[in-house]
Amino acid sequence: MGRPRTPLLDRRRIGAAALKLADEQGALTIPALAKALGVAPSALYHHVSGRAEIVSLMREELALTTGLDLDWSGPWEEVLRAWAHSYRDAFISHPGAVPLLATAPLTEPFMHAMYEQLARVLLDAGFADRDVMAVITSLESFLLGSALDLVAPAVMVSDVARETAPHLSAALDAIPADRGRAEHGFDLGLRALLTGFKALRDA
Amino acid sequence: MGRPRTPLLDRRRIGAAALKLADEQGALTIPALAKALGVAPSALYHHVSGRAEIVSLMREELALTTGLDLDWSGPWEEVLRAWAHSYRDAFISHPGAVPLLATAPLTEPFMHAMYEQLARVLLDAGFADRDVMAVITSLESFLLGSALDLVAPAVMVSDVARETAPHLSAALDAIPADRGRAEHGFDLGLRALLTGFKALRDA
DNA sequence: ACCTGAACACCGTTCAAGT
DNA sequence: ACCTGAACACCGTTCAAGT
Repeated sequence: MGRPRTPLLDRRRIGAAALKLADEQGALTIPALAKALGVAPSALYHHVSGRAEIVSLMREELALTTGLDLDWSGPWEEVLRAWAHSYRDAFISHPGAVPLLATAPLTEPFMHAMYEQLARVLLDAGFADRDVMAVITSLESFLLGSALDLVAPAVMVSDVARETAPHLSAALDAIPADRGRAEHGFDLGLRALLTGFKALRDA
Repeated sequence: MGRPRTPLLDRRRIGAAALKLADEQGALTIPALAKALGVAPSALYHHVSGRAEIVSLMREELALTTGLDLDWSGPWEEVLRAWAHSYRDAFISHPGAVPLLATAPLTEPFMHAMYEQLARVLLDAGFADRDVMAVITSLESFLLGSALDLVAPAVMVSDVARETAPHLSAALDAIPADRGRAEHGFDLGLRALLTGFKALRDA
């Protein structure tokens, strides 16, 4: 067929299609992605260097389509809380893609703008220079881990031997179904982190 | 050759070899694992159902060989801190295997004994029934995310445009090399979480 | 420059055959 | 029961050939 008049592919469309595919299928393969784009697998290599770069484009697409309406003014606790929730909502919107997205580094350049905002807010709030990255990193670690926890199968009471694990059984009985299980854990953890950050700053 | 007098493989050896291989190579393939065990790839399927179960065995091996000397008596903060550090040390000992281990669920049955101890300690410390799993889960999320962060390439100052990201640059300049970067983030985050948990319990 | 189709090395898994 | 060797479907990537 040869070269089309107008290009069939571009990096943006590849990233978006890959994100959608991984989310729906829980896996990403080049042949499946090519098929979804209506193109031969080899065509992709004119736009990306390989599979790893496609995953990077997925993360970029996620960053481009979420957290756009964040308000960076306001008290630092509110900013961090809003950021955390938007970060988490982004993962929730693409549960099937979480293992793929969370494993690879989140250090792409397009994240820099976001880090800059966070750093500014924390410095303005009186956090020590040497603690700012640690605060951001540890919060992000919590967010990443929470995203993975979100898609992991829950520990079920039925799996636990009640005689050998009475305390664990009691703790599991105390949380409703598993609706909101991850939700409650996330909210509690986030609140704890923010409380701890504040105590750290005031120390 | 047929069946050997004494079995060449068992699940324990498979898990140990897989962990070692993934750690050293940063990847796990069945042919490579079989070669390391001195066996044909198909031999593995007499002991495990497939690749996923091998990963589960890797996690079991990690759990069996670390955190054995944990002291579950003492104040709850100390217990949680010790658990967190042993959890993290386990990942640090096998950096190449982290992406493989952290992605899959950590809900295997052999984890139940550990959860039981944590639940007991937290209940004894006065945490509400309905908060115990949330505390454990959110701490574990932080640990998982920290492990991933540990093996992710660090954000470097040189990658950041100093004019467009002055606050981020300042924050990055304030942390030494990257020796102890992750270390400081981990310690700070853990301290913040424990402080927050305490405030939550007393509220 | 951008796509197709053929080709390659490789991977996970199955299964008949051997002891 | 436990291993080997051949076989299968599939995946990521390369590259010559076409426009």
